[in-house]
Amino acid sequence: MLLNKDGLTEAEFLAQYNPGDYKRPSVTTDILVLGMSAGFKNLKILLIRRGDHPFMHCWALPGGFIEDNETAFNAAKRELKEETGLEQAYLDQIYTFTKTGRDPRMWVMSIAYLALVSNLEDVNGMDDADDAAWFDLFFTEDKIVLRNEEKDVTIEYKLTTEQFKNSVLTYTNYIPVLVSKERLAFDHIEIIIEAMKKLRESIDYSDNLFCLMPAKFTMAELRATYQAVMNRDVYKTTLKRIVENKIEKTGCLRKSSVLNGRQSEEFTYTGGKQYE
Amino acid sequence: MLLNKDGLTEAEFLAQYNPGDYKRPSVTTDILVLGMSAGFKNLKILLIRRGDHPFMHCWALPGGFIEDNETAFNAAKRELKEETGLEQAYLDQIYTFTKTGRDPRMWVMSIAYLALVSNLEDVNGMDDADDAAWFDLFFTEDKIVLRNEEKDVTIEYKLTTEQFKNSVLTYTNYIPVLVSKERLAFDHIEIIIEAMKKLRESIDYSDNLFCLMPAKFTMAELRATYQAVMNRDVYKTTLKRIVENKIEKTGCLRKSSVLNGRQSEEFTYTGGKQYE
DNA sequence: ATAATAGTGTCTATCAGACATTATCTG
DNA sequence: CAGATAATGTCTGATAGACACTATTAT
Repeated sequence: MLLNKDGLTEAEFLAQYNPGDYKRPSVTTDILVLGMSAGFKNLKILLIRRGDHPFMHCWALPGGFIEDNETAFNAAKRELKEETGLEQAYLDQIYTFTKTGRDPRMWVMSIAYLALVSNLEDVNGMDDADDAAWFDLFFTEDKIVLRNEEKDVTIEYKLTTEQFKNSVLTYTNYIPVLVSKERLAFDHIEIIIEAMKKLRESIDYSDNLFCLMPAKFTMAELRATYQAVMNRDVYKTTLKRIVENKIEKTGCLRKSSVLNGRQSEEFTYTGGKQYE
Repeated sequence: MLLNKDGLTEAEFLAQYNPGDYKRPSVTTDILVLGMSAGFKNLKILLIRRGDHPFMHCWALPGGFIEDNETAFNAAKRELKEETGLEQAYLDQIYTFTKTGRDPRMWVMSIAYLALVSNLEDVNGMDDADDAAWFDLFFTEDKIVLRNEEKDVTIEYKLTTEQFKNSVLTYTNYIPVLVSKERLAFDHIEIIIEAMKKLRESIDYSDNLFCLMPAKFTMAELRATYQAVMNRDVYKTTLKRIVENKIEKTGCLRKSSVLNGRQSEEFTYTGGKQYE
């Protein structure tokens, strides 16, 4: 039996253990929920409008406190369902934000998640949100724009860059600068930047793209989605080669766009060969 | 002046705000510190030996609690210095571990960091550690072995895989199974798996590799480091092409290995062209 | 027919991988 | 010189990018 310096076994140690009253942070999850607009025109991001201070009436990412006996993943899943009703979403941990003062109330860390959904369900604000809505998201080289036509809300940040030294390496980080009258709550713009960076980096060697697609899709729709995520064109031949062993024809033909033109073949995602 | 439903301004709201007494997790950072062995034979990982319960006398990753008014990054930096004396290390956030029960004492989350160092300084245990040492690290397809010859300690986990479904995607996760008599404390083996996965994924499109190198190095040394990290061979022509616009000759010649053979050119990392 | 879009063929430049050859060092 | 290692040259197969051409639909 292993005894520590006080002569206690592990069981005895745990029985007498006092966690102490030192300060602990509150920990939340914030979720970047992305989907494609109808017609596959652009990315959509889900925002809620805060009903109370701080950042009252500012738009924010959905999220909330992690409860005792709950993993961050399950908390994100629960919040997503509670705040938006979404149940079938891809969820991936992005980064944990710990900057002091990021919440004016108290010490709060946030574990950021990326959620990808294949259809934009109707949402409405609950809990401490007085509204919820899908915003068009445009993330280009030099700016991020979030826009909801219906509510006539535009949130825009200009992007500048900053060099950051980490040991011998020098990174280039984006620095967002608010341009519009409206702003996002807390440091949520930084969460968007990090999540989009990770999504874009992983798109070619993961199958994340398909999480944004409905069960059946055409190559034109897939290509529009790729281009919306990456903010750059891709040749249809190139995209076809990337995905060709991951998709299968359904056998159906249908139109991709609202305009003229030949009908598209319909595909489903098959997950490709499993390597063993 | 914006008033909330209780008629309070933001300043008033913050002045009267009560954070409440709901349960908060303790948050630590755990750091995977990697360096190359003398002679560039294999990766080395820094472990400390726990001096008290829980997991008393088990080897563990260095780390500790994040203090109030401190970012996770700074906590990792501070812990690294306190526990090992290392000051110049590359530090990158890997993943936040939140599984309930991962610490038998209480609710603890851990923000895992990867630290890469270019030389293995002498280390000794402090605080709640009764020892500290560099271990050889071997991470192959089917097992992870941590070994310290001098202390005759071997920690070994067999790796099996498990399919994990996330929305339409199916991932393959590693499941470690303890094989040796000794084990790592807590879920630290999972931190090693995640950190090594991320390091390997990023090695070709980041300059992380150079964080493991001294200021001056030969191609043979760089190649040995690449191979130790990736656990696979790389042709010297291939590696040369990858790094050729990131390094510069110092003009000196010296031997890479202890054996016979031609002398090597010495290089330094220049960071390559900065794209504008 | 014409405009628009879908699907396929193919050329090319690039690059990773594989290996051969030459250069330089030790003993 | 033999053995070992370093540095470089070059062939090949795979692939991303660019574009042309054919097919199918609506008006």
